[in-house]
Amino acid sequence: MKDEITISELAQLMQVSVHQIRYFEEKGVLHPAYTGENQYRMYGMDEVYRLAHILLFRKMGLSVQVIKECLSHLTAEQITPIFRQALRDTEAEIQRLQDTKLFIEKLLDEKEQIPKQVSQATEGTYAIVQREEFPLSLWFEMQEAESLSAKHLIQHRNNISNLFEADIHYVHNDSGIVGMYTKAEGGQTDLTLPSGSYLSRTLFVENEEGVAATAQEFYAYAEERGYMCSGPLIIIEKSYLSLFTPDQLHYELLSYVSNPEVGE
DNA sequence: ATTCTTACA
DNA sequence: TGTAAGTA
Repeated sequence: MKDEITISELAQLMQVSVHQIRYFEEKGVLHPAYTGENQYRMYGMDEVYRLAHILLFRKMGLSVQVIKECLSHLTAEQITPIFRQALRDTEAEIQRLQDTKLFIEKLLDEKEQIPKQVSQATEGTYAIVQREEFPLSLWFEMQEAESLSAKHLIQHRNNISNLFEADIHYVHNDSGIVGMYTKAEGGQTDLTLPSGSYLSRTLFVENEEGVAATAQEFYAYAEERGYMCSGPLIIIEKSYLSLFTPDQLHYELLSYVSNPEVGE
């Protein structure tokens, strides 16, 4: 009895699929010790070590092509920068995963703001909220009469990355222009929302149509209660909340209030 | 029963 | 990468 093992045994031993071992062979990085007359691939200790090394390379994110070169003609000095790059790539991946984690946490946190009753959704939920100073960076501007279109997105595609993970701030100024802002994170700040009291109304609607109308309601409500609203109307769109409720859009209407105490 | 090759999503 | 068919 020979000391060599079959491909499925090697696969079990190294915790990989048989297919993957054959794939490495096709790419020229791992060949059997020999093949029997039944065409079965047979592997010995040399191949076990070699496969172990291949899997370590792969764990570091190297392509099979690069692994092949490392294992054949590259010297230690040539391999070192490759590993340094693998280190940087791995750090970037960790960062990406941490960002994803933060996003999921934010999602679960903000889920609590979704109204559970339909009546609550149509009424909207008014509240006076305290907000910290909030820096915004401008994405682009459009006419108030316009609605956000795919054309807009493609025209300004370079200015924003993970668009629909962000809170999109529609800032309405007096001259019929709407500025589209996102939170300024390290980048330049174009507009800062002052800290203080804001009248807030969360909205939970079927379509975009109703939002403009509720802006009127918003100010009517404020006037009724005697709130002095100043500064622009800010509508925050949280499109990612639709992950919970696919057929509804989530908005928060905000305006700075200079006399929050009248409502008490 | 296991592996091999090839094709395909 | 995984899965499936048809062989040896």
